[in-house]
Amino acid sequence: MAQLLTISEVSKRSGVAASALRFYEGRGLISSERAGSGHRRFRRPVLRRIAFIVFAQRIGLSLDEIGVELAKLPADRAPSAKDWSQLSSSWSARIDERIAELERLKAGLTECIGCGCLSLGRCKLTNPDDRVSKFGPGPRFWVTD
Amino acid sequence: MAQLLTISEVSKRSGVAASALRFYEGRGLISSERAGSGHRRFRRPVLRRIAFIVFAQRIGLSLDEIGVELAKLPADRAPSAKDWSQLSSSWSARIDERIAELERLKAGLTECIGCGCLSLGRCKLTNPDDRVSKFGPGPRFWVTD
DNA sequence: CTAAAAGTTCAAGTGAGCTTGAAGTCAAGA
DNA sequence: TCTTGACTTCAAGCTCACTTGAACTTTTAG
Repeated sequence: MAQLLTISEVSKRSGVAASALRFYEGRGLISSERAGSGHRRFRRPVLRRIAFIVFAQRIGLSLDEIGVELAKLPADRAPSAKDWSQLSSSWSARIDERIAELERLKAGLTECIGCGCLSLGRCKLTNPDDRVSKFGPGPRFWVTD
Repeated sequence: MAQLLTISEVSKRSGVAASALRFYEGRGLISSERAGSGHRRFRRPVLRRIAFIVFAQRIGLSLDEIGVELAKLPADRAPSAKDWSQLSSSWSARIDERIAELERLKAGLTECIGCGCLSLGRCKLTNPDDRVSKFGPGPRFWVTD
């Protein structure tokens, strides 16, 4: 296979639809060169970048947040393994926070809903400023008397 | 406070916007009686129902899925603590699955992106049919050579 | 050489989960 | 009584993350 990949090659290798790749490029998350015809030509490192996007989404980051992370990579040279691991190391903490929230939720399911307390004092759900926990809408707190 | 709650009372106690409460009622997730004026009057147990909705959303269920769960509650009587805990008990497993996925992701971050393998064989990310993991879009697999 | 497959742009559509606005009614306090 | 403020419905709008369609060009296989 050639050095430069077509959009369908990248799509097949990444599992990301070509339309999504164009969308990501429009958002500045990935970039491509162009063949004389105007067709996109992706360099191989884009695959790692896409992998990162996919991972990050599943962790729960928005594309905007992902863009901020990707902007930390060096622009002048191909990112090294070290660059990537620096980016991702800060995420372990975020994942851990999300896991902790899920465990609070799990406890809350039985302790709060199951038993009927639903009180702010006893409920472990209160964590208003937890940015990582922003999985979907819904209130940030729960109040009863 | 009265037995029956106005929409703004419910909103304040639940942390859920009045517009969202109307929306939930439209979707059949909660219900209300009406005052002679046409204004909504909520019975207190609606608070627990809303709590359940909020929990479920943060776990990652869609409103449709939540509706299915709520439909399992007895229609003829106020749900007991037992009814609620039966509903929520099945969710512990779902939460555990999600936690497991997050831990796979965490491992993947350093092992796959950090090191550069990105291979399907070695990558722990492959879990195509994991319904709980459907947090946002993105591909269900990752393929490289 | 030709037909089909693959690529392009740009605008509009989708679905989830709400929010906002318009236009009007009802309730509570001075 | 008057005037806020809370409430109603209904339709339209919004954000996110894409997808789809139209109209067109380029590449590739036979």
